[in-house]
Amino acid sequence: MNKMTHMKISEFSKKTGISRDKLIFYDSKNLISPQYRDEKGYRYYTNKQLTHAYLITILRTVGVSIEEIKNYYDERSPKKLLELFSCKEKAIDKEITKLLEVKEVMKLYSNLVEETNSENFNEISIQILPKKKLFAGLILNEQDNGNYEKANLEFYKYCNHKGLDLMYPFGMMVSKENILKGNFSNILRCFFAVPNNENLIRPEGRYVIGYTFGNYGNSFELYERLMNYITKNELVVCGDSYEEYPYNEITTKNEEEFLIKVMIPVKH
Amino acid sequence: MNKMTHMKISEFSKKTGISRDKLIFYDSKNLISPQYRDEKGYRYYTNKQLTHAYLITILRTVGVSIEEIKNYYDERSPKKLLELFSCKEKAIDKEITKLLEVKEVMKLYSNLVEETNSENFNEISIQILPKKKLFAGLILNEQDNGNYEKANLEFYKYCNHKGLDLMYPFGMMVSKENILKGNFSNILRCFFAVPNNENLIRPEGRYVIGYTFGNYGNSFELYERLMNYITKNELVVCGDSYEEYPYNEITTKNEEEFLIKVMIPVKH
DNA sequence: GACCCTCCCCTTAGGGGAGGGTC
DNA sequence: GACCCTCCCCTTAGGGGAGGGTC
Repeated sequence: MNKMTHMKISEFSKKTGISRDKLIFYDSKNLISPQYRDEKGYRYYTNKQLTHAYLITILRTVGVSIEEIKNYYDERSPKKLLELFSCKEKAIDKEITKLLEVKEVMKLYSNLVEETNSENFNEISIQILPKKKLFAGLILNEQDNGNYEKANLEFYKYCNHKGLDLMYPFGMMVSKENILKGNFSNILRCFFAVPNNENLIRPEGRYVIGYTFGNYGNSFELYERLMNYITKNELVVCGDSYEEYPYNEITTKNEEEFLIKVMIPVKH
Repeated sequence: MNKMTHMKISEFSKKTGISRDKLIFYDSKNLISPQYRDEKGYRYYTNKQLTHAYLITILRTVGVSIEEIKNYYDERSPKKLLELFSCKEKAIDKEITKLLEVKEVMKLYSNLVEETNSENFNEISIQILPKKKLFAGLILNEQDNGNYEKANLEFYKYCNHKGLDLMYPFGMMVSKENILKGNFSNILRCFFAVPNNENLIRPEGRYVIGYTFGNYGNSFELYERLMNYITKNELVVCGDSYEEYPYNEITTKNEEEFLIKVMIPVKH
């Protein structure tokens, strides 16, 4: 062997941009092995092997596994390359879609927290809210609609059954009828705020909004305050209410410090 | 302990959507452990722990590691949530940017192959080509510009030095002057086709295009054919030529089957 | 002194058993 | 029979030594 045309591992590493450790690892996996070894076990690579190394860099960058590279290398052809890349492209598109969805889930939670930042929790306000996508559970029957914990459990069970991950911001609704009757503790149904797969839209429009601290189910007194405000301002309740929990188990240890936000849609 | 309010691992798994195996793993990592164990070692979870499990599902989905979840859980607050999510959002954006770049690299290679699909390799054609981003190496000096292998090695070294990954489609240029003089083997410089970080643009315009099979440096005869075509059609060479390798080491085992594509910019 | 070698251990987040007890 | 337990091994693509020879 002519040592002029052969280089040791460190030189090959420099020329290929592949670390020495990786080259040893690739050798052990038979992905790319030195052209020859001397009596001492030293690895000697050739210039001819550079292109093989570049190919490996390309394919690894593009997300092709070592096993796949070995297979591809043995059968490489323009057609196989197109197949391989089109397959990897689909995988990447899927991955990007997933990442964008994850971002949306985070956004749902951080919006919930951020929307409260500028508010005085003692004050009631009127705001125009945009529409919001919800995945709502079944409408509760008479014997269940006052039991928060049971309603909650049944809803999560329903979501599981429907294949929905249990990871969205949770909320509840009270029907317009029960609001007008003063039955503020009668839950209509539970919901998750979701980025897609919605089965219900909270309509865009004018809402009277108030806050109170406390655990799920402690919103009775807040509803009273909101209804007083609505009456005093000569407004009319025009739909079911939405109750959300900007501070909940995710962000708050003490249940008494959970923050309840109630939104009642109104007309003049 | 009241077994009515406690559930065994499989029931907890069903209610949370977290697999039994994961729950055992999370227990071993002290991420979420059952409320108590009986004498036999059976795990018993409570309804109260459901929300903790949901939190874990949310954070795992969003890409928070188990160690991070433990840390966050101990110090959770609305502010910490916003911090954590904004950090994860940045990480996701970075990841998406990376994936989009990888797609672009694949596109560069597959376009190269696909562009040849409709062509008859024996025919010379005139086409309007769009502009293309290139990262070009240094202009070669007189003693180097005829040695393909050396030019190639120097170019890769230069890219390494500039921190560019060695994974883009490779090409070479011949200067307008040398084309006109018939010195078709005198390389002007090497280049990579790149999705960004370009330092040279192949201009949009009219090119005379031809193909030939063979290894790097075997394009002399093709240039002759192209120049005959140009003369016969009363065209004028108006810039440096670009030489690409649609079939190369990545797609083709036999060096004699590499495909050389030469593009010479022309005017009427 | 710089370079080379071969072990060997470690990382993440689980999945999949085997072998043996429990409701 | 279905459910529970504790090991233990395996996966990807390397990174980081330790301990000992070589140019």
